[in-house]
Amino acid sequence: MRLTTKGRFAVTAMLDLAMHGGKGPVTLAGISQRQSISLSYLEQLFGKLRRHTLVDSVRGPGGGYTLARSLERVSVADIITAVDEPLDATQCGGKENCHDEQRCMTHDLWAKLNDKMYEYLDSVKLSDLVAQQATRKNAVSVLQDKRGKEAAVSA
Amino acid sequence: MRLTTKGRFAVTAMLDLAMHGGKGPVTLAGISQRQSISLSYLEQLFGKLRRHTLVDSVRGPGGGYTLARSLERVSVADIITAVDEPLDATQCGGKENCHDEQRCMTHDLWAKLNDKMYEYLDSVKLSDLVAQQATRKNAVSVLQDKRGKEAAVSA
DNA sequence: ATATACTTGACGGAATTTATCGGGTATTCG
DNA sequence: CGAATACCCGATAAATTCCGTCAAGTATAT
Repeated sequence: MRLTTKGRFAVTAMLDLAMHGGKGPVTLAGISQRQSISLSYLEQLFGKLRRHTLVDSVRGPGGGYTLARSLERVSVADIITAVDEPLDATQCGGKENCHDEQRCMTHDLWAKLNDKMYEYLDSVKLSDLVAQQATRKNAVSVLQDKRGKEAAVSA
Repeated sequence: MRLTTKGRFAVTAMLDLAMHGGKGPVTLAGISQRQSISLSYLEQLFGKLRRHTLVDSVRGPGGGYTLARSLERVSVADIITAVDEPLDATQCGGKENCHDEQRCMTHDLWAKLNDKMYEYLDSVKLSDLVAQQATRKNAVSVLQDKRGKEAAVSA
């Protein structure tokens, strides 16, 4: 799990798609104008999103992209992992070329931290983000409630 | 808050420093050998860590680096923010050049996600990581307990 | 007191990632 | 049928990350 601007752009674009996708396909040109992300970069990102079956594409005039699943079934973690690809994270990932003395010291560490990151980002769905955008005033409450829910489950 | 290999290297190095720092300063050459991180890169990282008052440097023979605070007062978030520097994250950060229609749509979103990331990473201290390394067998339990504690607080 | 061994600190280049530009292909409407 | 629209996919440019090299500083031993 890696957090970069690439993943952020992807989530922003998907949120825009979710908010404007009520009336047929949404063009990347529209997302580009609204979110000020270059069209070429959007094409690259949506290519990966499509291959990971997060969106469907419709070619030709009047075409564009649509969400492949319902809002509740797409999490932030899904989007980020789709565009950011692997990242071994532990530097010895599958290679097992760790040192003798304290082999894989960082392995357990990052594995656990990654799990925590993923767990949280996976608990936030596109539907949550849309709801958060709908009511701009108390946008905080949504995620706060989300945390409370997660905490209750883990307890 | 950005998660890259840079921050991971820094945390790994700080953990090594914490585990070997009982008997005076620790040399970067030692950390480099143990963790297989290039000495040059470590020098760059520890320059930032020193400027953020996370470590103290001792020059001359027998010199090296020591922790500037106690183990409980250094969190993973401290380390990552020290080496990763700014990152506006919201693309309109302080510039306020957002678009008219949905200005700063991503602002609230990433601000909240960042807060959550930071909150968790700040709850994990170096002392926790050292304890986790001490008992390799059930290393999972440490962070699991940590989560339970955090959940109890937030409830 | 001075030379020396050992350290941190700063500058510059290779490799990876991020972001962009161009041509190409499929689909729909006139 | 043909032309416009919009997705698709290669290669290219910019930025960041990562690492090697050199200069500056300090304590110890002579």
